[in-house]
Amino acid sequence: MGKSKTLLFTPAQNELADLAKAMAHPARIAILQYLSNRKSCVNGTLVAELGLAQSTISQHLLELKELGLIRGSIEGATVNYCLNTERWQAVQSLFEGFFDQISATDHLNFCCD
Amino acid sequence: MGKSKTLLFTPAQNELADLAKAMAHPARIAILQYLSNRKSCVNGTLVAELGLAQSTISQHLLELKELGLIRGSIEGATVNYCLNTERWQAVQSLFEGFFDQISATDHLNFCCD
DNA sequence: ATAATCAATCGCAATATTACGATGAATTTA
DNA sequence: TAAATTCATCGTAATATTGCGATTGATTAT
Repeated sequence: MGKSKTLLFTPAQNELADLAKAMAHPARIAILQYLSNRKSCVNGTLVAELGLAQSTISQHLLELKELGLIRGSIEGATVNYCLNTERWQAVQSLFEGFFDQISATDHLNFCCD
Repeated sequence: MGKSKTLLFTPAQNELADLAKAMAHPARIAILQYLSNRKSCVNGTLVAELGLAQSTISQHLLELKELGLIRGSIEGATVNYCLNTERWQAVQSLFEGFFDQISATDHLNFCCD
């Protein structure tokens, strides 16, 4: 981020931006969609599914995990990842709140025509 | 993005990621919220509001503009920026579709406990 | 006309992200 | 036990993002 200026903004703004950042890469979108289709999955399955290296996917998974968007549990030699549905409900309402605020512009955009 | 791998993903995945990226910075969140509160605004007003340099804000505005999220119209020596509400409706439903897909996991997360 | 204001753009520096191969620790299979 | 599998982590390179000051072109005010 170059220099970080997070202190200039509210915690809510920073949190929303962080969550958006988690979705700001097509690989992570694809991972999340894949997880929503299966009961669970392992890293290796994703390597076959997406065209990325194992270490790259592991990194994306870590990013999603650190934000609490997914969870992983060790299952022998493999790891099962799945969506953290409670967390996603919170995320969804955060974004809904933002979208509502955006669309609650009670004025017409007469200024930009 | 290091090397870009957009070709690996669907257009829908790339589009969602691009839109998320637009929201992936607290300054841009703040700009959008500010625009939703006022009829319009100019770059200079934002410089006073946020603690960033004029050129930095101009850059953020450009990013939002390129995605069609805001529009600007020259008004003499100043520029009025405002939200592109039609565009935001489309964006909102894109994200809603994604969130619905995510929360439509008809299984319990028995795997990660 | 001259000065002041406004916002885009350029050039640059600092930092973050993305990606990969290699390595490592753990488990499983042979 | 030895080899193979699975996934995290490390190191590194390429690229993107963020931010600022300086400059520029345009408009407005004096």
